[in-house]
Amino acid sequence: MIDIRELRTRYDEIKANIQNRWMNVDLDKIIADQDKRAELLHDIEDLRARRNENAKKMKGKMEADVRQALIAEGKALKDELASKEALFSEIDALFNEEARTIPNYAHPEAPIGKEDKDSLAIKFHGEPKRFPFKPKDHVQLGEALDILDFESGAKVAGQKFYYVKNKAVILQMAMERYAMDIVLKHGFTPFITPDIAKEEILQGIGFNPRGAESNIYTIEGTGTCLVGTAEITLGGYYQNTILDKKDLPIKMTGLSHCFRREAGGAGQYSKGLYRVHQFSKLEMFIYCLPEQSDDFHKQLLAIEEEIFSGLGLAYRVVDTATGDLGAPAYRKFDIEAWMPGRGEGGEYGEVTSTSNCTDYQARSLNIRYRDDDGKIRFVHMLNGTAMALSRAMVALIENYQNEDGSITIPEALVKYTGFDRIEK
RNA sequence: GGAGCUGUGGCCGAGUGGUCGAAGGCACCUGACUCGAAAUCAGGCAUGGUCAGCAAUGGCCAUCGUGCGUUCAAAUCGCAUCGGCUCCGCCA
Repeated sequence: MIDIRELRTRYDEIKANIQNRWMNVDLDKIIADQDKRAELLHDIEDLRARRNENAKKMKGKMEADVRQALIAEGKALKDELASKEALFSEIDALFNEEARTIPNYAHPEAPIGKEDKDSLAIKFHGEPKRFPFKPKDHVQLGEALDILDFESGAKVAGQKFYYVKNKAVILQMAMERYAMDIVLKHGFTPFITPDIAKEEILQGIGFNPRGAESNIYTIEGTGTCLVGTAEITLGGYYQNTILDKKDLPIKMTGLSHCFRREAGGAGQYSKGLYRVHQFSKLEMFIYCLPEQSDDFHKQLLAIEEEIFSGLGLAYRVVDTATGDLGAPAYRKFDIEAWMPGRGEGGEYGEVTSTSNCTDYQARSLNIRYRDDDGKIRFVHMLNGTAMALSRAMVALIENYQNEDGSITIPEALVKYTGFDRIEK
């Protein structure tokens, strides 16, 4: 969440930002509730001060009737406090819930716009692949080669589940390792994370685990959820800690399964591996000083580019429009790889996403560092996809298909797969 | 899953219901001594909120895993819950 003390001091800015993101947040109501909350809290603190004072008077020995009078006074204070505290906890919970819906500030250079199309392509790399034959999509290729099985996935687990099979299994593991090696080269500490996290962590990261529009699977009766990304578990790692400034930046990379409900995410773009309920992903995560986060954000993007250009894939980089930023994101860059089987004659499809969430998540999760002046400040937190195995697989299979339906393994992966071709 | 023990500040660790935001130690910071360092000595050293003040700072409130309760008063008593440890059972 943002700093609620800024609700008034940066009122215009917050209001404009909510508008630029096409969000529906009633800032004035939130401020009104904040006032109600503060007023009530003052009353309560007053009462508590009187209660404490009253209790202090009773420490030593005294006449029985004096003590009785003090006890009576204490009881009266206690009753009054109890009723006000009940009121307070209601308004406090309401205010917190509302305050959480206020999005992070946006980077001044982030393009302002409502949706996908308003995002800005800031870089193109490589030429979209053209074939002397009509290219197939990854579903046709994968099923024909018996390396992807969507039918069995649907039968056993439901729509949008799938089996990876035969050489695609080795290929996926090779891709994981390939991406991991590049990320490690840049000084990240590797993790395999839990695939489950507590709701409290989800909320701190900025995910909403509840409601019809939630993309998160919750596990009934446990207060936990299946993670949609390792961003959640890597970001929760340092919850409630004060980090040593000299330990920053902390760079982590985590491999996890990712589970997404994708309610209502149907249509032609969601066929096959592109939009699924479960996939594996290697995620990067950075905790750093506020003044470093812009630079680290660019570094995350550079690593993502290194990974995808290393596979010989054409892609473009997109600076995400404000309306398409998640609430915690201050700025977001996506890499969209060329996918020959997408749409009519190929299209770019999102394969990575990196966000600078500044102190938005750190404030909710209470992750801070002690600065040189002794003050404790919130760290900045950033995340980025190293490789989402399912979508990277789409790009790879479709770009490296041959006319006979076989797939050539890109040079950079051969040392990990041990074979250079997948064929029938 | 069953039984027992345990959870205190950055770390370790004391704590009889009221004088406990909490002894002591370590770490850290400042000063003295020293050419300098070590050792020693003196002092300082939790976080968040709020009010007053230009500020240094001061008042008040909250926090001893978390929640609820008992009480005029809770780190201290009770219940629940979560984490850790030990033993038993089960198991990749």
